Amino acid sequence: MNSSLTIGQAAAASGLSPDTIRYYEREGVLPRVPRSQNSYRGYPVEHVETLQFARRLRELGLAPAVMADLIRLFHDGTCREMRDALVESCGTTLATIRARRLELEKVEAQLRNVLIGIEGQEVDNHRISTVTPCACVSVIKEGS
Amino acid sequence: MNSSLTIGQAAAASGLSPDTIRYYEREGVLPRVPRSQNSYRGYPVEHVETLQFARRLRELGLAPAVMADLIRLFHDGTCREMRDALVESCGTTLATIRARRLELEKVEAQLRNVLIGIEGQEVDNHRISTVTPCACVSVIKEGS
DNA sequence: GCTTGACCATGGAGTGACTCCAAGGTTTAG
DNA sequence: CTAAACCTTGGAGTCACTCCATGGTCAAGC
Repeated sequence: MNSSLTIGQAAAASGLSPDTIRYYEREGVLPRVPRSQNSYRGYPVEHVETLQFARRLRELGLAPAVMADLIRLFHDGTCREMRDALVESCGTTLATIRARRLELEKVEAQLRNVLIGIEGQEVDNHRISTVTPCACVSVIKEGS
Repeated sequence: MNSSLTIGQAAAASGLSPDTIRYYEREGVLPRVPRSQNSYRGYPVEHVETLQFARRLRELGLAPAVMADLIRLFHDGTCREMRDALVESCGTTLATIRARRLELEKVEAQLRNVLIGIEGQEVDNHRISTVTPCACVSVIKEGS
């Protein structure tokens, strides 16, 4: 009877894969945990909260370096420090996500326009090279 | 006076970088162009259209393998073939972009909730470990 | 006690779509 | 003639994992 979990159990409990947990440990995102004499990592049950916190941060699109800072605060920091760090990093991430979403929206609209443009075109069996600018190509040539 | 462009000129004219053009050539996305005796690549002016077409396809989020097919049709294909290929690949891409956008929208909303949750919380100088679940942490613990 | 299969460890390679660099040759402007 | 700005190639670096090979450990069933 042992109160610590193997990496597989910790993975199942947190939603991260064993590979990812090992990767995060190597990179300093997660703290190192003690090894038992067979050199297996042993995760104290309290540590599962840390892993879940990490998974949540990853889901929110935070970069590993940022996760590392927040996880350190999770262990060492005050509530104020955590709040400030979260506001800062989540705010930054929110801005980039917003920018990415807007970009995707633009591309989505462009692709829809391309499809609409193509669908309405007459097409024939001519080689494109002989009729350039062919209608079905000109549709995709200019930004919209 | 020479009617073909160097890679740098072709890059400037198409909006792709020289590195990217060389990469696309290596990967078979773009056709190989003739070399002059100094082994410089020489891009006939007509080829600029191909490069612009490639850039446009990349902007639309199409993968290099898909670009390769479309660019081959651009040279060899009929209008019908091009239309069908565009409908197929743009449609597929549109679906993935839509899925990615929806995902980002969800994460964006979650992050906003996190920030709102944090802003409204009282914070103090206690270590998080002594007050877990601290308000500013609990905000980020569960999906919203 | 022995086998079988599921776990664990490590180090290193692979992914995609470029991007950057080093080392060397060429061309162009002053 | 020289210096800057090109060009060439091959190979390494990026990010955030993921997968693999090789080998040790463990629990269950016969």
